[in-house]
Amino acid sequence: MNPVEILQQHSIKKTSPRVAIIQALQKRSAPLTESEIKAEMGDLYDRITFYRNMQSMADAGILHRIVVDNTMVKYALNHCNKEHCHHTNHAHFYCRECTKLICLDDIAIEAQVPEGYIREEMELLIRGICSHCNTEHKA
Amino acid sequence: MNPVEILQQHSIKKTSPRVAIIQALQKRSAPLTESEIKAEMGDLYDRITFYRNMQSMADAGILHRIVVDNTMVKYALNHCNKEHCHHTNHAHFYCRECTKLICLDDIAIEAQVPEGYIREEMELLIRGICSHCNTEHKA
DNA sequence: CTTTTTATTGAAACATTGTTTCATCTGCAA
DNA sequence: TTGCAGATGAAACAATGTTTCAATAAAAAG
Repeated sequence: MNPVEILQQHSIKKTSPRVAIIQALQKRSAPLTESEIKAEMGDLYDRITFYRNMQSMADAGILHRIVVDNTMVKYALNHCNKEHCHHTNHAHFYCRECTKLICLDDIAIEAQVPEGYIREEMELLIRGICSHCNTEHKA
Repeated sequence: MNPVEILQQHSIKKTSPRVAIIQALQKRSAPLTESEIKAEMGDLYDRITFYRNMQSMADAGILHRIVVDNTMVKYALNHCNKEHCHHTNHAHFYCRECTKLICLDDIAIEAQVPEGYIREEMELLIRGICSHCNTEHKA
């Protein structure tokens, strides 16, 4: 879907910085860090506007933050193709070799919370080596 | 176990900032943020030394970082009572009401990684309302 | 198509978080 | 008690995130 449609569908204003952010994420088709998005955006990047838009677009359900560790945040577009637009259970795989992050959309997370606790959201981060880096090193 | 013993057991030097950090975490018996630890430490707190010690003590397996979101990191002592000293599968519950973080040590995380991927570590963060805040609001 | 409303932008200044270098000091072992 | 590796704390830097505010652009209303 094109960036303008996405913004309209979520009822937030279509502005050039927002369009550029969505385009960057679509172009690379993977979760990106701020500096990677910045590189794609060129002139259209402004730090303050960036932070604000990541907040507002996350609130709107267009994208989500993935906190890899205390020094790395990645941003990923939500897949709103079907009806389950913003699912609150995220699973991600982080490859410590190539530092790529992969969304594991179709994974089932099983976890019981203790008695009396209300579970609202779950985030699972799996670290390791991706299949690409795995076969690379064997060769 | 007392702080000095913990440091010796992990073969890193016993210094006053380290002892104070461990004491703070033991006193409150819950994962704490930097500012909470700072408050407990008083004079013994120095920002640079703090970051370095959190790194070295995490490396040593004494404690671990829990990244709640892109703006909140908590630190928790590892439970080294038994033989499973540093387990690489962590599950935590974050209460958005009281902002307390609870380590769910005895939870089983079920998650399959795709073909060819090597899983090394897993971190599960569950957000919601803890039993305490849940019953509070009912009253 | 113009006006009005409302949200967004980008600048400035600030606050927090994290790292690097380096001289000094302290724990610990020889 | 002496020597050395490792730790400390100061200074300076770098990155990340927030707030205020005037100017501006987008969508809605006339």
